[in-house]
Amino acid sequence: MARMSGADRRQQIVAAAIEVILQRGLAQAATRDVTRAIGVGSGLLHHYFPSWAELRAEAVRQAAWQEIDAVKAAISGLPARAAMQRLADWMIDDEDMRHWRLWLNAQDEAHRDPLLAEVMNAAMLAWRGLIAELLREAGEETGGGPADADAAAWRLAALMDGLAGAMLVRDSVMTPQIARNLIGMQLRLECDSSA
Amino acid sequence: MARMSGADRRQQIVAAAIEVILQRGLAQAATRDVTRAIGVGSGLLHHYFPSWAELRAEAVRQAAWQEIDAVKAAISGLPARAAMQRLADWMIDDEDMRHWRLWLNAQDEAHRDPLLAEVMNAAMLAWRGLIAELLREAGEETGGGPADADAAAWRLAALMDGLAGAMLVRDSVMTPQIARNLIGMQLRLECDSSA
DNA sequence: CATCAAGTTGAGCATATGCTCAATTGAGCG
DNA sequence: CGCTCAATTGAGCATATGCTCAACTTGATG
Repeated sequence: MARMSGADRRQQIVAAAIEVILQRGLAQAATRDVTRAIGVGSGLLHHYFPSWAELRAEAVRQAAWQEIDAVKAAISGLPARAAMQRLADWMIDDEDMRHWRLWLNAQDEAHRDPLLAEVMNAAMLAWRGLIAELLREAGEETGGGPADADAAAWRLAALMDGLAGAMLVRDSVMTPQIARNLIGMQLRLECDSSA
Repeated sequence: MARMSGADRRQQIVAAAIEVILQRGLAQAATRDVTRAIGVGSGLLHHYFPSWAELRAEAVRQAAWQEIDAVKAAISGLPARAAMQRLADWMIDDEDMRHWRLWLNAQDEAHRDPLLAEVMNAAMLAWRGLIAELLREAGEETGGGPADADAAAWRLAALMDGLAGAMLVRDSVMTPQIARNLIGMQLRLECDSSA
């Protein structure tokens, strides 16, 4: 393979690892899949990442934060209530459930891999923080809003995780449309609840 | 190893497989772990189960239905509202999150393994059915109750899955106590919502 | 051009996995 | 006692995995 600067190569490896992990799952993805995908020798991968566990954690970290940043960009400027609906729609627009597959796979694996746990705890915190902030803003806009925005954010985040998990099972009866409706109803339940 | 009747041996293998899967995860558990655990030759396992995929699916099936049956037994006789709270408490009483670990691991793996998908779709259907039935009964008791019991059951089941997933991540800030409170609040949201 | 450090290679080791198959064991039965 | 057949064995094959290491290539630098 052509020569590259260290930083570029490193980034290319991470990007390839994300694709491989999406296709084979965290537990089955292998270093050879990554090196074959970009046509480099096996030694090169270990030159940039001392172990597969570290590359894997870095891949999940980048994928998770890319998604969080993308959602932030998508809702930027919108009024809070509309932003919240847009955020909820994100999981439906996601082609082939790419992001959710990686997210839930990593969450599951994070109880066997300390590196992944660190990554996921940070990402989950940011994700819930984003939701909680939107709920608070929505409350100020309309006067109402959930009594406890943090608790509501926990419920909404967990609900989305759970629905996405159900959607990912092969031949599941859960569809994006149903999930969308269920989340919308949850939003109404949370926001119309009396303090 | 001592001789056994076919049925007993088969059951012993499944039970051992469940333990192995709990310890290593579905993706990492291996036939050798099972045969070593009960001290038999590798050929014996394949005498009862043509492939690891089938043993694995059978193990998950038994574990899932054992849990559903156990919950049913635990809430049997209770008034619906109390039964619902008892069901929600189940996830906290579960030592070391044994059941949730297997449940979520299987759900995650079920999008790569058709056999597991079949098993999980059936188990998830029964689980939601149980919750929906309780919600309907609770509605009749108190007069109120959720407008759409099936939708409420979906939300409660997904919420519990999501919270359990968060709880399973190492060093997670989600604790059984918090989860218990969040589910309790969700129950109130669902049941006090005006039709 | 020569030098040198960074990028890159890939055969190879140790280990692990699902599964096969010919052979062995043993309980029940006439 | 011998016979039969289900239960059981375990060495072994083909394949896969993370990682090492000595050697090689190449671009920049003086």
